[in-house]
Order: sequence, then C-alpha cells, then structure tokens
Amino acid sequence: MAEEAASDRKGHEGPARRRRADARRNVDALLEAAKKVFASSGVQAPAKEITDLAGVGVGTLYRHFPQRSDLVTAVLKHEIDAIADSAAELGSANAPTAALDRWLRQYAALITTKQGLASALHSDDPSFGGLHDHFMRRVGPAFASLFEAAKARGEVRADVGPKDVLYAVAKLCQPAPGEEAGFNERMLALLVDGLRHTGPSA
Amino acid sequence: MAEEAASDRKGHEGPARRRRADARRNVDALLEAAKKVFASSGVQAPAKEITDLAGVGVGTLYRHFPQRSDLVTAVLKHEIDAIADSAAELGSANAPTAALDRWLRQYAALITTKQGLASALHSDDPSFGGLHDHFMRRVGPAFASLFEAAKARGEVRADVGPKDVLYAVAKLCQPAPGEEAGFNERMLALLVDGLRHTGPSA
Amino acid sequence: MAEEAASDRKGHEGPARRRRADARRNVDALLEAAKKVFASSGVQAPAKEITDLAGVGVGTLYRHFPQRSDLVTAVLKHEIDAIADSAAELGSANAPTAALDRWLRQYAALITTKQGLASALHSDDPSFGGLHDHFMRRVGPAFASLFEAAKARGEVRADVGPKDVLYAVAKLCQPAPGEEAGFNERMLALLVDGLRHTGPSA
Amino acid sequence: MAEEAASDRKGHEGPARRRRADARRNVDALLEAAKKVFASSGVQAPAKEITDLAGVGVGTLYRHFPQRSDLVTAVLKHEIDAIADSAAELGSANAPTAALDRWLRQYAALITTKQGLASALHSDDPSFGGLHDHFMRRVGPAFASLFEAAKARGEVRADVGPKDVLYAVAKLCQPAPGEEAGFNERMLALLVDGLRHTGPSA
DNA sequence: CATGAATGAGGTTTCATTCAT
DNA sequence: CATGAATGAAACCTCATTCAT
Repeated sequence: MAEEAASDRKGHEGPARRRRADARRNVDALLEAAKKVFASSGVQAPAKEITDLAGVGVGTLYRHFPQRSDLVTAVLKHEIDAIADSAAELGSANAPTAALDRWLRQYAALITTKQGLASALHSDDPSFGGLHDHFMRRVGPAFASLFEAAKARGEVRADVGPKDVLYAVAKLCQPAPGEEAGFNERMLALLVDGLRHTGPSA
Repeated sequence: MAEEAASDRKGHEGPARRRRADARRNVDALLEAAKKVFASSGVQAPAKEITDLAGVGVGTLYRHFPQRSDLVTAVLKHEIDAIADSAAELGSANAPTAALDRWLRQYAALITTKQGLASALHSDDPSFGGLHDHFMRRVGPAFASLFEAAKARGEVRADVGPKDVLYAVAKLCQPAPGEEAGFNERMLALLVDGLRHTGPSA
Repeated sequence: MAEEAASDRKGHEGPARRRRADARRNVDALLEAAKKVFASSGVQAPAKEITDLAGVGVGTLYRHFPQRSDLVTAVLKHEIDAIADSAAELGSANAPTAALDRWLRQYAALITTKQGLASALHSDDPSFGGLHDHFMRRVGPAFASLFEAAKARGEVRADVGPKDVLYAVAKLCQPAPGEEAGFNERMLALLVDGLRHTGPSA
Repeated sequence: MAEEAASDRKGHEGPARRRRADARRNVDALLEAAKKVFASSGVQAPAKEITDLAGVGVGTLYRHFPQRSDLVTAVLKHEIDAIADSAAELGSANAPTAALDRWLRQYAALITTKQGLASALHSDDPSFGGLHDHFMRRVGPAFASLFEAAKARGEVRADVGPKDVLYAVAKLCQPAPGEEAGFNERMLALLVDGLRHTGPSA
C-alpha cells in the first residue's frame, strides 16, 4: 500500500531513485529547519521543534542524524566549508593585509550570526569533536596561509599564531543577547589593532 | 564550637546537622558546593548534584534559593563584589596604567575560572537580570574610574568605552574546554595592546 | 489483528504495545483507567496511578491529555453526552411528568456514581471551564425542554428554573462516604416534591 | 534571655501562668487564622499559610494540633456548638414550625459560609471521624427535638428522618464558585416544601 | 524509508512533618 | 513551650530516543 502510494506520487522513474530523492529532500529540509531553529532557539532546541518546521517525523531526523551532534555538525559544515573557501579567494585577489582584514570580518560575521557555531566548536561534548576536527582541517590551513603572508610582511606581531586568532575571534564574537549593534565589529577592530603592535612601547 | 561543628560536618555522615546556626552553615555549604559543581559541570548541573555534595536535602536548597537562578546569582555575587572592591584598591595603590593592567588581569582570571559567570551575565534568561544589574552597579563604576584615569593620561584610545572592555574581556576569556594554558592571558594582552593604539598607523 | 493485539494487552505484560492503532487503544485504556481511579480515589489522584492501571507510561498520558483537566474533561464528556441524549429519548417516549421524573433519577444516579463530576462542574479552576460550558450546552437545553413541558402542564412551580434544578440535584447527590444506601434517591424525591408545590399552604 | 524578655513583657504573675497564657493566645491566633484561611483557600490550604497569618511558627501548630484534622475539627467545633445551642433557644421561643424554619435557615447559612464544614463532615478521611461524631452528638439531638416537634404536629412527612435533613441541607448548601446569590436559600425552601408534602397528589 | 506514538528517566518544585535550639 | 530549618517523598511535566507500522 505504501508502495502504491509512492508510485502514485511521481508517476515515472524507478522506485529506488525516487526513494533516494525523497530522502535527500528530507535531509535538506531538516538541515534548513535546523539552521533556522538553531539561530532562533540555540543548539539546545528540542528536536521536535526542528522536525515540525521541516515537516517530517522525528524518526526521520534520527535516521539521518543518529546523534544530535551529527545534525549540528552537518548544519555547520556548510558554513565552515564556505568560509574556508573564501580564504583562498580573498588571498588570491587581495594584498595580504586587506585579505586578512576582509576574511576576519567575514569570519566574525559568521560567528556572530550562527548561534551555536562558536559554542559547538568549543564544546566539551565529545560528539562535537568531529566538527572541531573538520574546522581545523579546512579553516586552519586556509587562514594560516593568509596569516603567514601578512606576518611575512611584518604586519602581524610574531608572538601570535593563527590558531590563537581563530579562537579569539570565535570567542569574542559569540552572540550575546542585548548587545549593542556593532559591538563585535568594534571589538574585532581592537583585537586586530593589537595584532599589529607589540605592547605599549611598540 | 564552630570548629567542632565543622569537623562534624566533614568527619562523618551523622544526623547532626539541624541547628539554628546550621541554617547559615547550610547556606554556606550550598554556596560552596554550587561553586564547585558549577565549575565542574556548568551552571546547568542538576540541583541534586549540588545538594548531595553539600550534604543537605533538596528542600533545603529551595528554602534558601527559591529559584535556581538565585543560587547562581548568590554564588557569583561574591566574586563580583570582590572584583569590584579590588578596583578601588588597585586604583589607589598604583599608577593608572598599572592599575588598569592588573585589574584587567584579575578580571580575566575570574572570568576564566568561574565557569558560567560570563554566560550568566550574558544570559537572555530574565531571572539573571538581577545579576547583570548587580554587576553593572558594582563593577561598572569601579572599572570606569580606573579606565577614565588611564584615558585621561592618553593611554587608552578615545573611541572605546569602559563597558566595551568589560564585555569584550568577559567574552574573550570565557572558559573553553581543551584550550591551551595561557591562551586567555595572551589574548587579553592582544586586546589591551589594541586599546592603546588606533589603527595600523598608530 | 486488532483482536490479537487486544489479547496481548490483557494476556501478559509483554513489550508489544506500540502500534499506530494502539494510540487509540491507549487513549481508551487511559480513559477507562481514569474513570476507575477517579471513582476510587477522586479526581485528584496522582497521574501515575492512572497510567499504571492503564499499563502505559506517563508520557503517553501527557501526549494525549496535556493538561490534567483534559483527562477529567474527556472522561466526563462521555457521561454528559449520554445523559443529554437520554433527555431527548425520554421526552419523546413519555408523558412530561414521567419523562422529567425518570430523567432526574438518571441524572442523580450519574452524579452519585461519578465521583468528581459534580465537583468538576463546580470547580473554580478555570481549566474546567470548558467542561462546564460543554455541560450547559448539551444538558442545559435538553433538560430545559423536559422541564418546560412539565411546567406548561402546571406540574412544576413557576418560580424555579431548569438551571436551578440541575445545580441543586448535582449538589444534593454528590457522593459522600459512609452514606446510607438510597439516601440520595430519597432526597431527590423530596426535592421533586418541593418542585410541585409552593409553600406550606399549596 | 528568653526568660528575661518574657518577664519584661508582662511584669507580674508567675512564669508558669504566663507561659500558659501565651500558649492560649497562640491557640486562639491559630484558630482565628485557620478559620480565615479555610474560608479563603479551603481546608486543604498549606499549613504555612495558616501559621504565617497567625504569626507563629509551624512547630506551634503541630504542638497544639498534632494532626491537621485536629485543627479543622477545633475550628469547626465552635460553629457546631453554636448551632446546636441555637436549636434549643429557638425551640423554646417559637412555635415548632417557625423554630424548624429558622433553625434550618441558620444551619444553611452556616454551611454556605464555612467552606469546608460540609466536606469535612462528609470526608472519608478517618481523622475527621471525631468531627462527625461531635456533630452528631451535639447537633443530632438538638435538631431531632425541633424536628420531632414539627412532625408531631403533622407538618413534616413521616418517611423522612432528622438525619436525612441535616445531611441533605449540608450537601445542598455546600458553597460553589460562581453561584447566583440566593441560590442556596431558594433551594432550601424547595426542600422544605418537599418536606411538608408527600408525593404529587399531596 | 518515513512516521509519530510510546517510553521513562530525570528535572524542578511543594509541603507535611520532625526535631534541635 | 515556641521556633523555623531541614527533610525527602511525591507530584508534575519534558524530551531524547526507540521501534512497530
């Protein structure tokens, strides 16, 4: 009976392919819904909230993302990949200092916007380990190359490493309720200024 | 007498824990326990974990701290008062720049150590509003006086306010698992350096 | 198939109780259990008592009846509908006086039997407002038609309204422990006799 | 120190007597408070509500009224004694019919006013047994004498006993939220009219 | 492969009662 | 004799996860 209904629904294409397409659509709906819910209610939001928004049953969520962290990870991997790719683009299209500046602003905006990205990266929950690894594998080298280029030009103090900066900005720009607009941007600027100088006598 | 009772408290799990003065002792035990539990398991730790550690029943917790946030608030108020008082002391015993530096390092250390202080301050949960208010009332002016003194000496860039710095450090130094030792200190230094200069050409 | 599942339910405490159709069966089991528990322990009985008797988890109760009053309401709505329908039947099959008598006896028996029906109807808890409304919507007109028919025949004193009688009987027949058998019936008769006469000189 | 304060308070009289007077005052305060709280929040009100209103500690409540029902009983005994005494007075000052009418109206008013009197009398909680016994011992004979006098005059139908009437009025006049003013009075009149006649042909 | 009902552990909170002071 | 802090059982309700259909 379920089979019959399924073929009714689409009319052509083999049943195997059709199923796969449905599954894919569900996964996408879940990712989309999770992105929204994470943004509005945080990463701790009840699973039901997500499945309701996606229009699927909870079972479907657990089929595709057996651990809750799998969903978080999947949602954030998109963003991570995008920001990593952006580093390469900016690096090849700008002078080192400008590339660094621009990328950091993009990165800060991402952290600011994506409720939970920073906290997932810093979580002590081992199930987010994979996300952290993915982040370091993709973003780490991409940013390091921008960073080292600027350092080679003497525009960045020598006693700071790229990982430091990634972490610092992630923490600094973590979204906080009731914060004045532009706060994160200003603070990022402060940090970046610190990056170029060494101590008060520099 | 207090000593005797105190050894009772630790020595064995006897039934001797119900005295008028024990009200105070229980409150202290709860605060102590909560401080530890918050540090190890975060502010979201189950109430039972705290009462077990304090050696009291759940009812006792709720007698003294009707709302869960009351406990968090009480635990953190101690720290807030201490750090606020410290500002006055440092200010009167040091040159402005040194006072500012030292206080910021203390403040950073506090935030680093007290799991949950930063997040409680930035929580959108209205029950923490009182804590935020207390913080701004006590720490705000205390720090502002240090800050303005340094600014008057031209040692702090003009486009940054004291509140900016309090917030920025609170976020930057939020404890994160698996972080290298000294990370927060280095990042604070970076921020402070940024504070002294304006832009790349400074 | 339904039969098979049904025998499972009673036969042994096997783990086989999770089927789509069992949603309905569980709701029925809960209503049945609630009816019994309300009868034996009153409407205030702990939820666990009901779920244990129904053989389901607490969660199942709260899925189907999010508020405790929803369960009470559901249990009693059955009875209310039945007694309302009965008024129409009696009215068309009997002379006005007989219909009124018989229906009042049925109504009294219902109130007598259903621990909590009367008190729920008179509760000041707003969550029972719906039940009271349902009662007045269904039983009110049904009884009014019987009542007015009798009144038209001069068999009921003019200064009493149907609502008065519904309320009075509800209160009079409220179950009380340790009451002699037949007490409510006798008292109802007394009230009904009063209904036919006005004052001592009638 | 407590001794000193106590003697300060009164100045003369031996300490034993003074204590006793304090105890008496507390008992009175508790009874007074309980009467109010029972009236506003029902007999199930938390003990703390009563002790707070009385301005004493919970311990004091439990010293004087070891069982919660002891308090209820004590509160209601006053009323019961008063209404019982009233029967004798009315009986000797009025004709049987008038005495009966007046007393029933007093009794109905008492039940209407004292939230919880009726329910305590009908409670299945064995700890209220004493109250019920007291009621039957005091009010039972007092009312029976009024009732039998009226019956002897042929003004009350023969198939109803005094206990029936006491119970019926108690149930009928039980306070209910949202009830029209005068409802209980009208219903009592109805019942009393029923009392004077036998069946529809009377 | 999707569904969503069922589960039940786990969290918070209330309150009657005891008992040290 | 009064006090009120402590106790802890018990109630409610939520929600992550499983699994029959």
